[in-house]
Amino acid sequence: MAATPTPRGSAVEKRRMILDAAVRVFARQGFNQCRVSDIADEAGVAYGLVYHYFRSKDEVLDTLFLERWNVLLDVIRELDVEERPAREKLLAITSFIVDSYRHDPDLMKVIIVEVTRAANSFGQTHLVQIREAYGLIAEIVAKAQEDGTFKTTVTPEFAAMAFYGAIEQVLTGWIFDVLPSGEVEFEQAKTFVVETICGGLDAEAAAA
Amino acid sequence: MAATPTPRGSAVEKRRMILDAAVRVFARQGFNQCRVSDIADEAGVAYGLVYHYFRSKDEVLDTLFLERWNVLLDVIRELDVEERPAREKLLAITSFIVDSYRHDPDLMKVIIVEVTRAANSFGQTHLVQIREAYGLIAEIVAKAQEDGTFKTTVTPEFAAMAFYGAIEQVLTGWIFDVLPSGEVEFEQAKTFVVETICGGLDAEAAAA
DNA sequence: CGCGCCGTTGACTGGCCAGTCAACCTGGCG
DNA sequence: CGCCAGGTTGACTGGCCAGTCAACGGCGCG
Repeated sequence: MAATPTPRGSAVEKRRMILDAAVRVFARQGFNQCRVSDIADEAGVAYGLVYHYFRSKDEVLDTLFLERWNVLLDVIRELDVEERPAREKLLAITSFIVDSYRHDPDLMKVIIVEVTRAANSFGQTHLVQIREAYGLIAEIVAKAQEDGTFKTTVTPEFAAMAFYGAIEQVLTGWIFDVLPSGEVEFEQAKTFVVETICGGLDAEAAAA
Repeated sequence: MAATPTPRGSAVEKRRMILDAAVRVFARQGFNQCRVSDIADEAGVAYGLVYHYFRSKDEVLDTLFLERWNVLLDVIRELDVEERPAREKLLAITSFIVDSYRHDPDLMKVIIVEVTRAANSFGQTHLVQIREAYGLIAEIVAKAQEDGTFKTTVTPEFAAMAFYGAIEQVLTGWIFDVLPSGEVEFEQAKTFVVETICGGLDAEAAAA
């Protein structure tokens, strides 16, 4: 089965085909539950070819994660330098992540489920990159606290975690089909996350 | 190895010893990476005994998760009925989860890493219980919106996810050793989460 | 036209590990 | 004291699967 919509026969980028197939298989069955032959089958390629392009099953997931995460890091790094209100920056990050999910839900599912929380396997392997994202977000918050845009009741590191955690949990909601998903919801989620984290839930917000 | 501090020889609760050992092993090596014999060794018990008390390796994790999650659900259910400000209720939930982590970090690590985000295995199995927690939190928010304590800019379901996501991400920070942890930090985190989600990060919060 | 390079193939293997099971205690009871 | 029940033991097996490797083919080049 597995009706691959990829243009069969194009000898050009077998490696890409394997990566794309891996995303689908990992998302469908999970990294541990799937066999390497599943990936090969899904890609319409011989088993051995996977090992021609990748040293191991792990390396396939590593590649997928790093490809995407590095783009995310670039986006945040660029934002970090710009002179814009912190709220806008956080909205831009949220938008990027939500759009990543809209564009390729399977890939984001794999990253969140298999890497970001995998404290005993891939999460450890990629801790440096993951930590960098948190750090960059914390910097945005810290700057905003310095110039008085944000309150200083909470440490920047902590705020960064709350913010990122809120985003990931919303994606998780979509992944588990606990939250409704669709074009409208995606756009809504962007403002909702930022509104919740920056504006808070309280009706009358006054400094204590 | 594995200097078990459990009172050896007490034939009374071998089952409990196995569960406690499993928590340690799952936390240390991860569910997929560990062998059933690791659990037996850690418990100081024969391999076969694990299968005397549990039908499968999966059932061990299922038991651990349900034991803890049901306590959490009870706490939230009770809170749901009480007549207290929503902010206090959310603080109580946060406190309970943070204290759970303080009391048994390994167990919470296992729950978060192996169940709560495991979209292709245990997360699916326990989706009903997980979803119930989200639903109960959403109800708290909905009630607060009705009586005017909370703004209505965000749906209750969404607010619940943001709130829960923030908590889990903080625990994840401790688990990965990305955030400093200790008595002081635990207490701080409780108010920080609630302050962030309810009060927001913005310095001057005014209704739009 | 022939040769070799390299992308490609897929059968095979070595190791690992969940789960089984027959035998072995031990303590309580007749 | 002998016998049974049920907790306890750990060697064993059956299946699975990551990774290997020898062989294949087709394309370009001499």
